[in-house]
Amino acid sequence: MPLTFDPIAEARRNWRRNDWGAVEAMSAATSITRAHQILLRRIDGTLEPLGLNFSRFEALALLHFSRAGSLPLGKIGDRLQVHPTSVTNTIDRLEADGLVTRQPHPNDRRTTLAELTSRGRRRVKEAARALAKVDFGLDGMPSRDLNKVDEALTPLRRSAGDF
Amino acid sequence: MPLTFDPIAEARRNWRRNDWGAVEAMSAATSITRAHQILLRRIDGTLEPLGLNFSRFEALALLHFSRAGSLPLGKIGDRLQVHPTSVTNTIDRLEADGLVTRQPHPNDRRTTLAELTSRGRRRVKEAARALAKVDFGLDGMPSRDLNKVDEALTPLRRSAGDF
DNA sequence: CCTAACTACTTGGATATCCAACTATCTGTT
DNA sequence: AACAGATAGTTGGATATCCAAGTAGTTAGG
Repeated sequence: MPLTFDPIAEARRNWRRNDWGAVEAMSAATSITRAHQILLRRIDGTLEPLGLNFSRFEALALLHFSRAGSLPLGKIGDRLQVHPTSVTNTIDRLEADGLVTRQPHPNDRRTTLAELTSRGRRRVKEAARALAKVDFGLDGMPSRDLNKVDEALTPLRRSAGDF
Repeated sequence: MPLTFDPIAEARRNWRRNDWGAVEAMSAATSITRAHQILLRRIDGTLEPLGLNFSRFEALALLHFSRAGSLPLGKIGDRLQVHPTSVTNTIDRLEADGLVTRQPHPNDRRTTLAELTSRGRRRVKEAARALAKVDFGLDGMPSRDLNKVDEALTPLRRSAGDF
């Protein structure tokens, strides 16, 4: 049931009235949270017929872009900024679906490589096409706004030590 | 291990090189995803000493702002845009901690009200203070950028039927 | 009125994430 | 050479979310 008012504008009023402070930050954080929720739902919905979700797609894309078509699991975690256990889980699932295989690292026996299969390579291209088709759930947003979001969020990512 | 390059800028280059299209949208969607991840981690970290997470805090704040200090569970779900089962879970947890109680609705016996306890009311104020103190994980971001994010994301929320 | 359709919430099952702890392996210092 | 400490990945346990299905209660059409 759609609301008849903007819930974030309403929250802003409430925070102001109660003198809870940091109204702008509250508002921005809530917007980002909600935007993420919307996007993830749309993106996962788009990928679902392909047996993927956003995490698995990101991992496949990373492998596709890598020179050898394979990467150590740890490197994947670093790039996607997720916990090692999440990488294990993601790769487990991709491997079960025959989209990647686990391979031993030639020099370091601690390390496991995830390697794209040809099936995985085909799948990731299909998925990218599907996502581009729906503009990553952002269809309808003018590209000027897209750039605004990007620019505004870059300092946040930098402050989190992303790069 | 922090990266020595901006992973999103890198992704943009890769998408362009592979002609995967929708580069701006991919970039914005990835930025939002990553920003959400950073914020949620900071916010939950801030709330953790108070026995809360962001979802539970949002529910408490909603109750605090309501006239009667109580709301039907369904209404909470509508406002926070989460599945009914998530509301059940959230309220279960808040109730176990003595911050809300479940009350029967006076007119409709299907409906359950979540009602803030005095303990809950104290707790939500502490939590709001703690979050304001760290600027909702956005400290360091100029308020001009905060507003840019807000503005740019409003059309997305509207397109999702939020209001 | 009575029944079919709808609404509110909960339960059980699946998935994704994180943390703590563990195994195996490697590296650097002495 | 040996050992302490770091690193790579996995397992088990906790939590949060969603979906499908179930129960209880309400509403509207015939």
